[in-house]
Amino acid sequence: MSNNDIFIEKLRSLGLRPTKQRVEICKLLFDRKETFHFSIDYLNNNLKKKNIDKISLATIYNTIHAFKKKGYLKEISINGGKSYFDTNTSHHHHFFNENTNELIDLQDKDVGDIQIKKTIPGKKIKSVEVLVKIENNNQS
Amino acid sequence: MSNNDIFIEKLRSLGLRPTKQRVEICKLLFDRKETFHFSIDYLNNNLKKKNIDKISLATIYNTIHAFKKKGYLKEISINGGKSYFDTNTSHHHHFFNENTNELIDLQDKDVGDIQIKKTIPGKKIKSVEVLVKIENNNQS
DNA sequence: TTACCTGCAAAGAGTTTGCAGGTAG
DNA sequence: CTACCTGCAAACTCTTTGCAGGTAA
Repeated sequence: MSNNDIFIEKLRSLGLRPTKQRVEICKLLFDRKETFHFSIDYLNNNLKKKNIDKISLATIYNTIHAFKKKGYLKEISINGGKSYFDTNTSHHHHFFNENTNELIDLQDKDVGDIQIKKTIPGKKIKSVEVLVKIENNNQS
Repeated sequence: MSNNDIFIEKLRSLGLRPTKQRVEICKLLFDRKETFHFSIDYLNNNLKKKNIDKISLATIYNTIHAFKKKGYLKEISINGGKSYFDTNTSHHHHFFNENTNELIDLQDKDVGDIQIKKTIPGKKIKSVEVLVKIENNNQS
């Protein structure tokens, strides 16, 4: 089974029609060994470079949101501005490199246990996200 | 010394001219006992309600950014979209209420020690921020 | 054939900027 | 007087939406 076929199957299993555009996006996002962090902008630029018909921004947003909804991607919030997405959907945290605006995965085990010693009546904890901002040694 | 005078002094000490607009913003942000979380939008709406000349959005952004730069406010990043600011500039974390889009302070002591067991060569940790998302008990 | 998908362009939301006129020191 | 500040409007960035035409099943 070629990679394309795998993506077509995956899309189908998510209830999404495997269109040309979606398969191309899958190839760019998921045809790699390492987790991958990207912005819509990055995706758009890289799709443009490929020898394929232009994929419109609306389609990219549409597809990424469909993937996110299906749990195929995770959205990450950094300093306001634009959204980043992560192909690693398991529970984990992030380094954010302030010099390059780059995200790096931090496995759950790389962060000690986090205890939240305060509760809010009527509320339950949905997630605990740690963002570790880093910068070059010779800075500030 | 009236509160106004205190704010005028504070602005001066930051190297900012104590204009009418800035003093009004200070009164709204800092004339309270508890920490305070707000968005530019909230600020704008509340300034409009006061019996003062309109303060333009540009001035609000300008002033808030000046305060942030001087360490008088902290910017907080939630799910993309707009920025929130926090009058508590000490090190602390946040609950984010997903039902109301509201931020709640979590003191440093309310969060157990966080150990980051991974290092990136040439980089140092600038900050460790924990965001605990909460939702109503009867949800998901 | 029908429901879903794509591309385009327009519209939105939040934020930033250029500039003429106003104000603090 | 001069440097700094304000208000306005235009511009920008990122994202969403409406809709006509296209495509998968």
